[in-house]
Amino acid sequence: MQNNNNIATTNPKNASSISIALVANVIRPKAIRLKAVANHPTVVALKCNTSVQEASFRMDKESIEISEGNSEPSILHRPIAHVVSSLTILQKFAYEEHQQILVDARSLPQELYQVNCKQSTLNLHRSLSPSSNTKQRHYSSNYVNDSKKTEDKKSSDGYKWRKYGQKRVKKGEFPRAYYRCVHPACPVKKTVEISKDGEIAEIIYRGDHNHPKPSSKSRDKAFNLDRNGSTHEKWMQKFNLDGNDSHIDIPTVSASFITDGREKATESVTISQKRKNDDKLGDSTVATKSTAVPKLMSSIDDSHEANDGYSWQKYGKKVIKGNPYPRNYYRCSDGKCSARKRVQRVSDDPRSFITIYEGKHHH
DNA sequence: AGCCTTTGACCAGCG
DNA sequence: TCGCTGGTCAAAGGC
Repeated sequence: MQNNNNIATTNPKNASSISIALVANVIRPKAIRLKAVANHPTVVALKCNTSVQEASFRMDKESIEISEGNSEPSILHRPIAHVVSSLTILQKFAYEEHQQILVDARSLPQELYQVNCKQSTLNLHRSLSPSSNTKQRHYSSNYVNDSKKTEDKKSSDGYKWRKYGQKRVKKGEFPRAYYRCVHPACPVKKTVEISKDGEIAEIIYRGDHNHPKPSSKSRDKAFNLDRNGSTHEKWMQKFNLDGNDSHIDIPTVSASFITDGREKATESVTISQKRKNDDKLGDSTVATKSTAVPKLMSSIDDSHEANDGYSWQKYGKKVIKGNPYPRNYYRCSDGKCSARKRVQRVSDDPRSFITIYEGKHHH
């Protein structure tokens, strides 16, 4: 199978690069039918009229490959309908989100930019990981909520939709809701079938968007800059950041997300994983052994620095060149524990902290 | 006030 | 031509 498309993106600061090799010979369909059922996350079924293809996603260190799994011939025409598993679409969405974050992060200070890129890359890996099944449920519920909450208008596919009709079809079966893209002159429509239990039974997309996705500033907020916590939490749910990955190893480096002074989630990555990211992302000015995530709080004082569920003892302080705020060093107050952290205000935004965790709590 | 969803009516395609 | 089915319209009401 020859590469049909090669999309390589490199951000302007050389901090991260990721390439996608679209190996499958896919012609964009007029309609995409999205089934809510995906038994195996690594296998997707592509139905184009009567032909069936199986494709699998493989996530390598620096590339995502979609490779064909059987001998079906290439598609030589635009199919009328395109049936894929929801996970396929979600993986596509995850990659597009990742791309958008990289673009949006360009306007951030170098340090924040690198942190964002690093975290986004990690999230993308998670999103494409075969073990992450719960994302599907989350996305589904978002679609259900499309008609309930204005804030969910921009659904998980990144576009804004307006419902223009609903009808019960196939007597006794699921009601079908009709949406059109709210962007002026955009011809795209989607039809959503909702099962009895409120889950999405089927989503059918028609047409191609003739405009870019709406601004992802909200995603930016969700990732780092949100101060009310709600969208941040959605983000955390979206990427299933529950720290329960089976590949966690020791020693670990932790990155905590704190909003309004409360820890929302903590995730751990292995040093080897982190090195992979570091290799891809280049040297970070933040740390060489740690993953750092800025913490944003609405009204913070230094007492919040320790409000992460552990008791910390301050053991040092250092004035950093170019930053009016000193960096404080803490060690876990449990004498046997080797966990440490460094906390520093962001010079550009004194309400924000960058906290770097080292080591792991053993208690 | 403006945007949105709801819902019955209308229309087109098809057998 | 008729009836069925599915997609769209648009008025009304809600948020």
